Parts: sequence; C-alpha cells; structure tokens
Amino acid sequence: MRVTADDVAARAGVSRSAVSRAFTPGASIQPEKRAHIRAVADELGYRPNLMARGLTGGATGLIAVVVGTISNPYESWFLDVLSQQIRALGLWPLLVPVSPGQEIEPALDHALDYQVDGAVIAAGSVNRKLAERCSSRGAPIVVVGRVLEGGGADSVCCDNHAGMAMIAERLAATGRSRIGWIGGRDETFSNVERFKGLEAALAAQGLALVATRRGDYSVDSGMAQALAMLTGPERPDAIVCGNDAMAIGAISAARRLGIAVPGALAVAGFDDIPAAAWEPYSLTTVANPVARTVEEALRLLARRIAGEAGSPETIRIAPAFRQRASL
Amino acid sequence: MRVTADDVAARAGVSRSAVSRAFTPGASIQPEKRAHIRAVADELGYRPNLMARGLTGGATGLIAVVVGTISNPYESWFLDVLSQQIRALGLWPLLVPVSPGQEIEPALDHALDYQVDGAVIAAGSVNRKLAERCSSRGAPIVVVGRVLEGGGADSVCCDNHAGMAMIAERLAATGRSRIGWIGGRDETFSNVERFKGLEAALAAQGLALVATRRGDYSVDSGMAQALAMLTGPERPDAIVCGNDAMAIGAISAARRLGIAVPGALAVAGFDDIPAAAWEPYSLTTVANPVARTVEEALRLLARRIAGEAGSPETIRIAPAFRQRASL
DNA sequence: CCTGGTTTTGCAAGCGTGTGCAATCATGGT
DNA sequence: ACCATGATTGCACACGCTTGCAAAACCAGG
Repeated sequence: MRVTADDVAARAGVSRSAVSRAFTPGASIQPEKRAHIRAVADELGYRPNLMARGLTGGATGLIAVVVGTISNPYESWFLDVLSQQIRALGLWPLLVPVSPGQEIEPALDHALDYQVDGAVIAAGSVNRKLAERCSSRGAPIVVVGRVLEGGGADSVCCDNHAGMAMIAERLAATGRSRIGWIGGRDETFSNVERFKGLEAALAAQGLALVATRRGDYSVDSGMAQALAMLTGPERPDAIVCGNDAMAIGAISAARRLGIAVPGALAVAGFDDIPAAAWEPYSLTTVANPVARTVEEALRLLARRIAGEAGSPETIRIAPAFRQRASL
Repeated sequence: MRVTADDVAARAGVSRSAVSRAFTPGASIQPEKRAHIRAVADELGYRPNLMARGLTGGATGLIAVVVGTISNPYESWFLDVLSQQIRALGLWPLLVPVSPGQEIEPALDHALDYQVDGAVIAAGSVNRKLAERCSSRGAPIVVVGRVLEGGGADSVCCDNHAGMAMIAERLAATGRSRIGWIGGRDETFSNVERFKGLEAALAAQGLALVATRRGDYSVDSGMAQALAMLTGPERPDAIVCGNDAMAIGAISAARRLGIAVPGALAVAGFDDIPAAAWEPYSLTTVANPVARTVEEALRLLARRIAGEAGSPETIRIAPAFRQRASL
C-alpha cells in the first residue's frame, strides 16, 4: 500500500541505504545516483516516513506550542507570528491548547511523548521542576511572557516596568491625578508585574492609585469593571488597564456614561493589539512587540536544541509608547 | 537515558509485551498485573514513545489543521474551538499555517509525512485530486467553509445564501434601496457564494446592488473601501460586507464622514465575531456558528477515520440573524 | 483426576528509517 | 603496473513499540 524506501530501492536498483542517503543532505552519495533515486521516488510517490525518522533518535521537527485562549486578540496574533516563524525554520508547530486555570503539566507531558524537539510555552504556569523534566526528556523549553523564578529555563518577556513607566509619565504630563487600575483576576506573572510596575512608576511621578479592580482580560469584563469604577465613589480621571481588550471595554463604558475620553477620562491599555487602532477607540497604549518576542524566543530555543548548554537567559523586550487619542 | 518498555519490563519482572498491553486499552491482561506494571512505570517515569507506536501502522493521534491568517478574529475563534474539541477527542492538532494565496499542497504533503490520522482544512483551495491523495495516504480530510466541487471529500459550510437572505429581508423591511457590497479580493468559495447569495436575495426583494468593491477581509480595507464608496457617486444607503471585520471598518468610515448609522447608512456584516457586539459598533450581522461547524466537521472526520466509506457528505450549517443597531 | 475451553503470557517478527563499519571502487602518483 | 588514498556502497543492527501465534496457565464440568 504505502510506498517505502524499499520499493524505491528495488525500482532504482540500489540498496535501501542509498535511498536513505539520497534524502539526507550532506550524505556521501554520487550526485547522479542521488538524482536518479529522487526521480524514481517522485515517480512512485515516495516520501520518507517522519515517524520512522524520529524513532531513530534524530530530530522530529516538532515544536510544542503551549498557548491559552487562542481567540484572545493578543494570543492569536502571537500564535500567528509564531507558527509562521516555526514553519520558516522548517519545523512544525504541535498545538497544545490549555484553558485558563488548567494545569499545563499533563498536556505538555503528553506532547513530549511525540518526541518534540522543543517547546514554546506562552500560557499556564511553569516551575523549575517542570522545565527540568522537559530538558531531561530532550525537549528544551522557552517561556514567553513571564520570567521563570527558579531560573530553570530561558525566557522572553516584555519589559512591563518600562511600559508602565511610559504610561505614568504621560499621565503626569497631562495632569491626571486620580488613577484607577483594572487588572486580571489571577496572580499571573504579567498581571502582577504590570500592576507593581504601574504602582512604582506612579510613585516616581508623585501619583498613586485611587481604585483597583479585577477583570478577566476580556472586553466585557473591562466594561463591567470600568462602569463600576466610574459610578462608584472613587471617580478616577484616568484608567489604566492590564491589557488592551479591557481598555477597549473601559472606553465603551465611558461612552455609555457620557464621560468624554480623553477630556474627562483618560484610558490606557497594554499590548497594542490591532483593535487598539480602530477609530472609535484610538487607544493610547504600549506596544508589546510580537515579532521581536517570537524571534528571540526561537533564537534561544534553537540554541538549546543545537545542544548549547549554559545558564538560562532572560530577554526583556523593550516596549514602545503608542500615543493615540485616549490619553 | 530514556526509559523504555524494556526497562519497565525488567523491573516488573514481566515481558515487554506485557508492558505494551498494560498501556493498550482492551488488551488481554490480568487486571492486577496491569496495575502493577503501571505502578512500576510511574515510578520509573516511563511513557510510551508515540513515534514508535505510530510506526507500527496504528493511529498517531495527530490531526493536521490547515488554517489561514490566524490573527483574523473569525479564524482565531474557529481555531480556538477546533483545537479544544480535537483535544477533547484525545487527539492532537498539528498546525499547518498557510499564508493567503499560498499553495496548501506542499505544506499538507509534508504534514502527511507525520502520518496524521486526518486533516481539517479551513484555508486554501482544495481540489478532488488533492483530497484523494490524502485519502489514499490514509488521512481522510474534511473541508470547512467551502464545498468541494468535485465532491472528493466531506465538507461543512455555513449556508451563505440563507444568511444573505436574512440580511436582504431586513434591508427591504427598513426601506433601504441603494445597496453597496464590499467583498473579498479573490474568488474564494465563501466570497463568491456570499456575493451571489446577496444578489439573488436582493433580487427576490426587488432590490439590486448600486456599488461593488473589493477589500481583503481586514478592518482597514473595509474602511478604505467604504470611504471610497461613500464619497463616490454611488452613495449607497446600506453597505453589506463579506465579513464583520470589513463591516467594522465601514462603520468607522461612516463615523469619520459624519454619516449617521443606521440613520443615513445601514451596515451589515457576516460571521458575528465577538467585536461585532462591542458597543460603538453594535453591528447587525449573521452568526456563523463556530461550535456547530466544528462539531460536524469532527463528526464527519471521525467517521472516516473509523473506516466508514460512502460518498462524500456536505453539511450546511444554518446561520442566525443577529439584529443589533447598525441595520 | 482428566478433558475441553478460555484467558493470559512470552516469543519473535515486523513497522520504516538512519548510520557505523567494512568492503568495494575509482583515482592519481610513482 | 602497483599502491596509497579517498569517495561510495551495502550489510546489518538499532530505534521502541505492537501484535499474531503458539505455548502455558487457568477454570469448570464430568
């Protein structure tokens, strides 16, 4: 049924090893013979079985990609760029979706059973033990969007402090004084870091938060929390959100309440997703550079896959201020 | 280095076959022995190598997922649901991203080299020959979002005609008479079908298109085309777009020109992406049910994987009208 | 205690490929 | 014509697992 290297060998009148070598770059084989074998292979429709190839211990070409809520604008953007770049390297992304709050360990374990060459982890929580288990099973990992505490793996992460500093500066420059914060519900790395970063940066400007609320990174939650904040006693004159989606919700809330943006209320987000630039929002935000993040992550991962040892590296990606109309 | 079935067998004092059977559901093995082997396996950290398992000709558990621009809101939503449901079936999605305009054949071919059990194709163009090649290589496919002309594979597709009929009815009921259309650039299945569907449905209402333009399914292109249309001689009093993203762009264009929506201009989209419900747009659209589409696609695929023959089936998913404020 | 039937078990033969090693071949210098 | 050298080639084993087959172990009935 299936065409194997044996079939090609028989048809081309060579040994099976020759067929294998004809498909192995750099193998020792006469150029004309290689051409002949490949011609015969094409004719028969032969393609090397990657399962068998992976079995011998060589690389499988598979990269596990652990990602959270794909439909989330930032995540889908990230996944888009990441999967393209993985393909550009001649590798294949094996998708490992994890729901928020779900443990990534069992899923990742199972993915490792496919002998993936490495893993990019952009969701869930990772500890040193898990990182080491992956390495010991031959799959180096790189963590994106957070920094591994124990230092068990390379990581790439936006410089959240720097981003928040830019927002705080602009808040101070435009004379805002009653700042509100809408963050995420759980204690994820970037949620915590962005919150602390904002607090510190505000303090440096002689400002402080007058209100703090928690959403779930969705537009709806941003709107609900902003509505509550704007109709409560805190009455901020600026709202900083943990991501753009919630900021978009906050702008909608202000619009519904008849509060002018940026006149009576400034709104800032984080990430610079495409929707931030859509006209009715024109959201001032901080760009979290997806392309550079992905490039660095794959560079680090490729190094490890190539066998380079050395202590884990952390790369901070510098964000960029995107001043639009909302602040 | 790596823990293999041999190691477990030696430690547990049984044969390698026994270990294999302990991990094969339904295999003939004494329950207590199975428990013991699994305990030893856990202790040693043994996990079956799926590459080796796939090599013996059995299932690999891999499903190729061919998808286009992942960052596109509808596609990312679809991918989100699809990947979750694939996992729920105990299978794994192998991502095959293809850029718009790129041939899917080489990429799909390469994915087949991983001995995937099947493929869900939601991007690019597929012909009968390609479908048959996949089947003959043991990977049945299901095509989503279009119907295969030659009938070479199962397909699941939204009933675009029905959706456009709903929009046309509402246009007639609200007295719109000068209808404009903004479609996609290329002759993709759904682009053509939505256009023809709209034309037919309008005709049934005694209406006709006064303007036709082409975007690229992005918000920006929707805005650009709508601006041109609204400042040109055609002056429509309603714009129907091939998807929600372009409709969102059209609403922004109207806002920029000071044209009231829906007062002076009605706007309708297609798909009902989350952003359609965001407050400044409140886009009237047609829901393209993602969950049902995915369910049907996987049901059909599972049938084929189970070996069921029979002529290809086409399933049309009924859309639902979502009346909001823009029409 | 023997017999026929049903599990359970281990052996060994694959699955399709990569690659070390030794044998073969061609080449060129003397 | 002969030998040293280096490029090609084929053999055979390894990779880790599944599974058909036959032997072994078990069970119940007589």
